[in-house]
Amino acid sequence: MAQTAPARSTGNGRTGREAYDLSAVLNIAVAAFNDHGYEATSMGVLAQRLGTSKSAIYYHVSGKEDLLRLALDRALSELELVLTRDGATQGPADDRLRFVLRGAVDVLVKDLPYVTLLLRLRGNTEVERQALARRRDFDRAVAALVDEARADGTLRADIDARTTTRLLFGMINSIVEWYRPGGPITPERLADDVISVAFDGLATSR
Amino acid sequence: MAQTAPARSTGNGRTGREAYDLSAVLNIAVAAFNDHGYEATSMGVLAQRLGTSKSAIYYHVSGKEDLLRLALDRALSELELVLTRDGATQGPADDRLRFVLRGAVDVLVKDLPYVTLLLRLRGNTEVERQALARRRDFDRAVAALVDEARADGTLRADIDARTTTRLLFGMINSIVEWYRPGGPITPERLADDVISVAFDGLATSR
DNA sequence: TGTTCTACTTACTGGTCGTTCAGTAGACTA
DNA sequence: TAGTCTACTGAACGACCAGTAAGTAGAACA
Repeated sequence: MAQTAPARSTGNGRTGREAYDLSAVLNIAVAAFNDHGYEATSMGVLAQRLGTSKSAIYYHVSGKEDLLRLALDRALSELELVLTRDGATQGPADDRLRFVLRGAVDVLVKDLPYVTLLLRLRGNTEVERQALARRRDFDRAVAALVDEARADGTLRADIDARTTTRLLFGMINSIVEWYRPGGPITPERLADDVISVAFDGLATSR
Repeated sequence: MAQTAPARSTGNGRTGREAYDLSAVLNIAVAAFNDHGYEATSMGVLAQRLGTSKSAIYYHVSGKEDLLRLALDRALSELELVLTRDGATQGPADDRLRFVLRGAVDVLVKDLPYVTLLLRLRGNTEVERQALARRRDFDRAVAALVDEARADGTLRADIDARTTTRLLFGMINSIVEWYRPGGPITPERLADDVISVAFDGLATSR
């Protein structure tokens, strides 16, 4: 939503200078965190990328960890929202699973840098651990759908349910490492392909 | 191969103290890099984990980047070796693809921390960029097998070849994020499951 | 015109970073 | 016994780290 360039603020002091809002600061911070890793990204390079001074950032956020917390909350909120929609709560389990997977791909594409940051967490601080816990809850909800679909006989049961879920997420989450919006593949096509490969495999139809 | 604990060296000075060899230093460095990220891992915590001083590490390696280079070379050499074996060069394309994927899973499991480090690279230094280039060459070789199998009609051609390869690697590479050797799933079973899901999908057989 | 508010600025603090260097304990060799 | 080698130790280096303190330009409001 927000751009890389400073956003024009409504009640801005200083004439020639355009003010940054929180959203613009967050976007640039998340990009930098993804480039170098959160811990290795200094407030100094963040300020450089914003074209301001280090201390200017502290006007918008209380510190480096606050930036991380805000960014992760955005990614997690979007993912959790998918689970609350009708398609995720009504109908056969395998349809609900497909709906959630498609929703996850949509969120991945829409908030790519934010989800990328989330998926690269290692859990070294309290903020990271709390985000990982929320992510695990999301994973568990999908794992429950996998279990249901297995019980219904629509998903193969010869492979361990945990392994199934993890391979599924492995495939979906890898999207953040290579997909770039605006390329030849539309988000809709991407979601179709992911679901098709996941359910029917790569071998030619028998 | 080497352990976390100091290895007894042959021509060691100092009585009560056991010497570290390069392999032991590398193992601990790779573990630390995976925990915190390469850039964010200080030589100080490395020394702490080794139970020595910072400067002792410089006896074994020329610097922090040297540790990274050695670790990445190990992971890449193992992966590249798979492509040279008979199973990867002889027979139908889809069999060769299966052989390489199985080999990649084996390497992932055998050298898990080293491959984990490789898969988390962002390309911020020259060492990282060179390693990423070697990894891309490996990926390209597998992509060529995918192309061949598609031409043979053994792999579905309705999905873009690049996307196919990337989803395939996404699934396989995710293994480093959750698989831990010694658990309930044997490496052989893991490789079977991965290949089965990749080729036949998760839906019950039609 | 004077006050208040926003959105910064420059200058700084104590601490940590990767790396270097000079020195040395103990085993081995001549 | 003297000299050489391995495998370190501890102190120090300048650069950079996250965060703070104090000041201020300009717009809005009274």
